[in-house]
Amino acid sequence: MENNLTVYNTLSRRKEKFEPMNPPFVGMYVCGPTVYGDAHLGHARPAITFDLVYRYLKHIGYKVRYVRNITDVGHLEHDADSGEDKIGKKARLEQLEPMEVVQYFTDRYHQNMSALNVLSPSIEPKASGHIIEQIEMIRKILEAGFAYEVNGSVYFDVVKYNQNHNYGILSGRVLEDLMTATRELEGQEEKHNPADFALWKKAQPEHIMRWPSPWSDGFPGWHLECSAMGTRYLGEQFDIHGGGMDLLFPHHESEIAQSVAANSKAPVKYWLHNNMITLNGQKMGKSLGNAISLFDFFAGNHNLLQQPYSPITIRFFILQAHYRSTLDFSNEALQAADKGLKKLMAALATLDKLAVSEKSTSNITELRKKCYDAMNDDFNSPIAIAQLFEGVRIINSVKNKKETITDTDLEILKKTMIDFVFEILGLKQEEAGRSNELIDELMGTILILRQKARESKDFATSDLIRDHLAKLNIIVKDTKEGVEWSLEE
RNA sequence: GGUACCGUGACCGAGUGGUUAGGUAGCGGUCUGCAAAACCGUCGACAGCGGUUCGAAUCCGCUCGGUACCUCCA
Repeated sequence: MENNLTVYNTLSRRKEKFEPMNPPFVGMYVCGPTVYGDAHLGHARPAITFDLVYRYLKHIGYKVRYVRNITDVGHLEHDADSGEDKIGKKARLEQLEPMEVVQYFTDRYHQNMSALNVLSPSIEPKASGHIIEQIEMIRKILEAGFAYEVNGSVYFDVVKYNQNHNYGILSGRVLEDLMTATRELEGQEEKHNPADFALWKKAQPEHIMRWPSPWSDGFPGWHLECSAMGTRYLGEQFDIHGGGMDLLFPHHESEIAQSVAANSKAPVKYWLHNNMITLNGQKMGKSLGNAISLFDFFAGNHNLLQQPYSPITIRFFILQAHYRSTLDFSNEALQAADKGLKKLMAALATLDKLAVSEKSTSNITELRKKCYDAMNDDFNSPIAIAQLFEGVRIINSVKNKKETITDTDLEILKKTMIDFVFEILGLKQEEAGRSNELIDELMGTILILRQKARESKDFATSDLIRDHLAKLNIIVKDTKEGVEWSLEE
């Protein structure tokens, strides 16, 4: 398949031409959420970034299998020094079954994703549903001699692996540095080396989430699920693996090591990493206490928020920055995004009302090409959006009779705007309120009365009507074509 | 300390060795009874210091400042 897409591959630290292994098929795996709490703004970034990638690959004709996992087993809490299972702990505190907690937050995550217009992945596997695959992978790694068992736990032998392979190929880490930098931690004594990591952990008696295995009743190690599920659904080698930059090391580095140890093959051709969202220059993270949940954003329910921000505004805000740059949150920035988005959507509504002429004053074909060029350059959505605003300018100018457009060009412009805004960027028109026939008729009546007042130069009355409607968030505009009204948020 | 990276105008945020980013805000104008919207014009930047070059915000070095990772959190 022909394409001009280039992607920045973390593995090579440069942009590379995108050439999938088995075109037109593309396999893509992205690290999904840990469902022990609500998603915050930081979680929205990878979801939206790889939604964009997914949408664009499909748009240019690829058949994409997109796998995004749900992590629901066996991971430790940041501030818990007891080595206690993250989901297990929450469950005990609230007297709930662990899977009840998982179900609750999975549903809420899906609600958030749906609101953000993030498409469902092709497959959304749960770690808890793939214990067998993970045990099998551990067995293969043990057989290959890259792991060892101690007291019912199994650890990956990083030092041995690094003798014939490169543990650090993705992150640039040097093993010798890791050995000296690693701190002493509880449970470390079982490992042969501080850089080793767990493939299987024997569960303590109080540990709720546990599964039988050849080594002990326990749970799989942190990095294993992604390797096992990626292999299961995409094969031993697939095209794209995505995730946040914070996962680069040790998570993704260890995923590579596990797959190479088990299958003797580098698992992924292109590693893509999105950058963080920052708040006052610092990463937004739950453990840092500066995370604002998506539900709070939508409701405006947080002391750092001056107002609610709609899901699509947040999506647009995120897409206005390139995915590999940090993006700094502020009310000012979000409000700017909100206004820009409204302007874009208003222009799209105008698109159907434009009159055509004999010739075009703008080069529409060139505009369309620039949009594709932007996306082909490592999914540069901010450039694509800048081009779409050029389209907005043209639309408004044609409406104001400052520019003209042929009907062929108008069709191209419509297609470009609709393809990019809705299909590729995944934006959508948000209904501020329910409109219906009764409201339309009532508004029609009111505006006739106002028009009468205006015609008789009774501006006090006409302004009174407009002001009162404004209090109901109904905005009245007198344009050359007549009066327009719209319901604002 | 190690690894990766960043520092752009009021704010957010692109970018290329020599030509407009874009959005929001401001200013001036057009339109309007007014307002809004829209359009036109405009202000305004490349952390600092050197170096390479005919020419650097874009390449190199140093300095200063910031971020992420280096935790059995995924």
